[in-house]
Amino acid sequence: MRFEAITIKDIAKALGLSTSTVSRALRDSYEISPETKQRVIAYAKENNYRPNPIALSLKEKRSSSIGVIVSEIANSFFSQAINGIESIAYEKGYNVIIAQSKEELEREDSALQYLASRSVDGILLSVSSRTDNFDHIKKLYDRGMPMVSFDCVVDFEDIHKVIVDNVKAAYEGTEHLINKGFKNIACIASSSFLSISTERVKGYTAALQKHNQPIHTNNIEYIAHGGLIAEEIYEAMDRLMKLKEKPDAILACSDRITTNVMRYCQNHKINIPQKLGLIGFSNLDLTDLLTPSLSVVRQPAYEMGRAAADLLIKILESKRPTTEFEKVVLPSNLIERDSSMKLKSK
Amino acid sequence: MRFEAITIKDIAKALGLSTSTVSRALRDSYEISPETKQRVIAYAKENNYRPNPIALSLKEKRSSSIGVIVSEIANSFFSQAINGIESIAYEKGYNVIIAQSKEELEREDSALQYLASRSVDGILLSVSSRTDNFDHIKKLYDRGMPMVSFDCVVDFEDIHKVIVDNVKAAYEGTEHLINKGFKNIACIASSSFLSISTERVKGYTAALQKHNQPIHTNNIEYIAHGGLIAEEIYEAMDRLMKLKEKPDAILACSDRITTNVMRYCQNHKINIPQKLGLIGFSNLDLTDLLTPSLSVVRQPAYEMGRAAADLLIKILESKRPTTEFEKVVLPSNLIERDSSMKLKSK
DNA sequence: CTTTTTTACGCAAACGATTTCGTTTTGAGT
DNA sequence: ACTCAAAACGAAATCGTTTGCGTAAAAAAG
Repeated sequence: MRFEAITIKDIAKALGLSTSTVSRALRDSYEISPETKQRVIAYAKENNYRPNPIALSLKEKRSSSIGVIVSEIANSFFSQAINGIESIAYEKGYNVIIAQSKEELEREDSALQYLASRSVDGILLSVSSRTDNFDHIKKLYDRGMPMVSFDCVVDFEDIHKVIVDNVKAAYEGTEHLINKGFKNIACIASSSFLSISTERVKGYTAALQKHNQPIHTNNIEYIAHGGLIAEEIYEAMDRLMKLKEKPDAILACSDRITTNVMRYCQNHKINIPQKLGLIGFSNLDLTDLLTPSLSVVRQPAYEMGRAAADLLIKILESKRPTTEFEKVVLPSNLIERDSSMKLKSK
Repeated sequence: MRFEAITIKDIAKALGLSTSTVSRALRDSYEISPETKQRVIAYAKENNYRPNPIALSLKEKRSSSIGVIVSEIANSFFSQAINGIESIAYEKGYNVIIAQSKEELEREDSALQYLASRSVDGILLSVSSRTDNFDHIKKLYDRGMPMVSFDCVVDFEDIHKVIVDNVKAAYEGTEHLINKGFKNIACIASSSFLSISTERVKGYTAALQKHNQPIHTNNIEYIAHGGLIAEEIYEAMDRLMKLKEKPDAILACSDRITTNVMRYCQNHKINIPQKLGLIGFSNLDLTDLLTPSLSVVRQPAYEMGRAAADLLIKILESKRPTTEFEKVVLPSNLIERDSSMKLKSK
């Protein structure tokens, strides 16, 4: 059984009017007499009339929906970001269609095609950790699909971007570890070809340099699937823990990396923070309850979602093509807890 | 700038054909000569033609999209469930529009109206914890909107439902606590008018009865906003902890309740499980890393999402109206960890 | 009492695709 | 040579809505 809504035709028939008159009455046109307007509006209200958005979309050549592509919905950062996106979209009368790349380039591409074929008006995109070239994105973008890139952004310039200040975020996290007395800090980041990784590693090395700590390339590990595959992180940890100069602290550059580093330490009975300091990028809601409570770099996911949606809708509703591209940089938030508190060896 | 896709008209014009011929060629109709078909298909492929889904929707009177209403996306259970919903929807060519009730009846109602006005073909619904009557849902359902209720289900009968065996889940959790030696187990559930609460409380009391433990109504607390407001849980804990017969263990009946009980204990330096045993309904990914590791009743969120989406699409694609309503009951999974392991007082 | 203007409405096209019902052309059958 | 059918295509309606244009009747102006 299908849900059959009342149409303008039904109203017209019932009231002995033409569809144009009904349409105009509902849009409060000056050409319609007050009495007719009243009749139409009353009848429409009574029968719970709602304009068919599909017919409108066809006519207006817009669907009033925007697509979102993230690696995974079931990821605290992205679910919070989607929350922000939804809040703006709802405000402005758009609906949101979500697609997941699962950290695979092929799925990302097919998600793009899917959304385009679903005629979304625009797309919000955080690229997957496996996306080492952006041709598929650039191609659709150049064909005129409005896009805004957020969090894990594309490498081309003529596009709006919403990010956190990754360099600063990693710098602060690393500096915090240094200040707490850690001497040999390692860094585990996502794929090396992503700006999100290079920037965070940049902040990490900058902090080391600033505090005259040596930079060992062996101390920097890159993870292929953004942490989705726990094994990759365990292997990275294995490598780090087998170094001659074993690191005494770790900067984990994503949510999943952080939690899997903790799992590794738990499984290997590595005491945090005594044996190994830890600070991680994370938006999880539970990090305060861990033992030790986890020091985190928190990204303003909700606000990023809002900012990205806002920019996209601005593009969609502007008359002339965008020529100036914004790069919105939001501040991250360092929360110092126990996992980075080295106990003074008395 | 708008994204302009190629249409059947463009192809027709370019090839000197009528739109009907192009349409038929693309659908491989027998009335079209092989050569024309080839020309059309080649041109369409070259220019990356995709049928406009909006035009199709208008003609077919279906949008190939389904709506989902949950209390919150940023909730591990629901994000996993949405994951499952998406997987089925994608398979079957539907897209998913998500709306949040934020545990408020009014927002739930407006989400329903919003989705209906967006002409989704059907709706998947988990009701909010503030929904103490289901008239708004029933009304839309009776007007013909196909729906499937999952997790927190509606109270009327003639509808498909997908749930976990709440009675059994709570029974097992409670029994586990009893077996570990806890003598005075309290239960914190969501709103009292929800089946999800009454069933879980039922399982809880059944386990107590079975093991000849007294049932104190003071030991059962109901939370108004499903845990969204931490204060409510802290207050419930305050009441429990001020009882003459202070409980020695707690069964927490939802994700948010569980984590906030842990926060309460941490803030009040209540040692788990020595002072207070704890087992909670939770789908969080991090519960193994907590100290003590958290014993949980895990719901098969992904599978529930899949089952619900499957049922809905079955309704949508069946010719005749549904008369037999399924109640899919999936098993929960008890994971025994440290938070429920009472140390034997030697 | 005409002429003009205003009022209040209807007709029809448009959006993109499908589909029913023609119509033309070709070829076969007699 | 004539009929008939098959083959290959086109015209037009349809879905629900908006909107430019046309037009009847009523009101205002002359």
